[in-house]
Amino acid sequence: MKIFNSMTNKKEELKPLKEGQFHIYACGPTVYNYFHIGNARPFIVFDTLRRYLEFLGYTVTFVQNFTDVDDKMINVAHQEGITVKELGEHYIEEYFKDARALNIKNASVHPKATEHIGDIIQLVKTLIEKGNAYESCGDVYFDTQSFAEYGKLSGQDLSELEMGARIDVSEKKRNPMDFALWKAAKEGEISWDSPWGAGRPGWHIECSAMSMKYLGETIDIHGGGQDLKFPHHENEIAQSEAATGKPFANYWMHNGYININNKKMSKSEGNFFTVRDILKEFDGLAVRLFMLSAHYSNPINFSKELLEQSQTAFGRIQNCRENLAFIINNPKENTVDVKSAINTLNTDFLAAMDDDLNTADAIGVIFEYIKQINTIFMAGGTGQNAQDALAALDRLLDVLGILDSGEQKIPQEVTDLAQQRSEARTQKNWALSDELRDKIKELGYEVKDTPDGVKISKL
RNA sequence: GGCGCCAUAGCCAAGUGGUAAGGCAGGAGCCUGCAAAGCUCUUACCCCCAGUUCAAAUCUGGGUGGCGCCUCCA
Repeated sequence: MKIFNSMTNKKEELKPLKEGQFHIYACGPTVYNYFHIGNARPFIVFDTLRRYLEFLGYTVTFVQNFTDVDDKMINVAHQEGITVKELGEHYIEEYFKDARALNIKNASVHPKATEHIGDIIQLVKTLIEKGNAYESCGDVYFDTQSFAEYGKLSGQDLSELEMGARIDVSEKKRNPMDFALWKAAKEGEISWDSPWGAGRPGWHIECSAMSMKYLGETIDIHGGGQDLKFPHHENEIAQSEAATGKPFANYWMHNGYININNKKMSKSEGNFFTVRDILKEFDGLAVRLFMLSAHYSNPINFSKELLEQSQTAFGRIQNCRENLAFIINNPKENTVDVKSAINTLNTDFLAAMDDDLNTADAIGVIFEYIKQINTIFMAGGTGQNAQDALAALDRLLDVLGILDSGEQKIPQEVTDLAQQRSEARTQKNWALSDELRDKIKELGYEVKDTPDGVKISKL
């Protein structure tokens, strides 16, 4: 498999550090709010990467953190009159609800910053000892001048950065680009004891500490949104590599933004839709399909119209699966050949995914397969091979995380009405048939007639 | 000022040297009591200009337009 490595800016063959396994770290959410559709993109992208690598037979250890202490957390907790801990616990719970709806698997570990203060302090101490960090008025800063490779990920040059940028100039820092590893507590703020007095971690150090703790000093893949490239990931590299003298991550992956009217969706701009709200109108799996319908590195322009298109497209997949399921339950004796269609599906799907996780292409492959299968089974015969055809489809849908595994329970009331309708139809009482169909529709279900019988499905 | 990304049909979106996948929407047809589902056909001067090449959406140079990072941000 090839992956575009943002460190080298090249597509590279993805090779694990240890045979047969991958260690992946992805930056998770700061839990002071529901996450929005833009935040959801990396969750879905890296979940899909993880699923695909597992599908290929690798053991994947996937870590995604929760940032549960920082300025925003403190501010929001203060506004709402609750503790930072309470705020964090609440939105972590809400994160899992939305993630489940988007069919995002739980990471192997979801470490919280507040539960790793000891590891963080240890790392900061090491950096001070090695001369890469210094204490100043209870704060500890990373000395960017001490790390010669600073800027290697983002292609930034320290001297150029200082020119036009609005940098936080503080007398506490030796250099404007130095960033905080540890912040002294202000009055009334949540804090932990440290060798430098009461305080809390800066906003970059937690990822370094937790990545190293759970995945080792050098990991395979580190991922996140493009906006984290600088300074967050750059700082992670500086901290980690200065401390260990080893490469922090072999591959860096950055996903593109979700835009609204071609502007980046962000909380500070206020132009965002929370996943929570979107899910009121759309199927979570359709939202996921929408996300995966473009290459992960490209921006996606978000709108409800586009989401509706995905919802319809998703329905097309579901129809095909329902049709196959129907054939399986109502088999006929003749068999049809689905082998070549399945082979093409598998080969092309793998080729697409192997090429830098090209899910858009992979989805195209799936739709081509659906068309073939529809032709084989609907226009012509029907046979036992429907089982194979469905299994092949479902297997790949599951890799993309868009397999609807939920059992649809159809209420007795609906099946009764459907039964009555069938009787009406055999008596050619079309008026009654239509009337019953409408009644069923009111209950949120739909009846479809096929050459082989009646199918009921949820609207 | 520095660093970087994007431009393919009405709307999305693959395609990185060999003559334009796929989805949505629209049109025509087949099937059907009508529908639904499905199938077939149909909709592209690949932003512009120059260059390289037998061959360019794809490579090079130059434009134009849009966006992002450099400050919390996925």
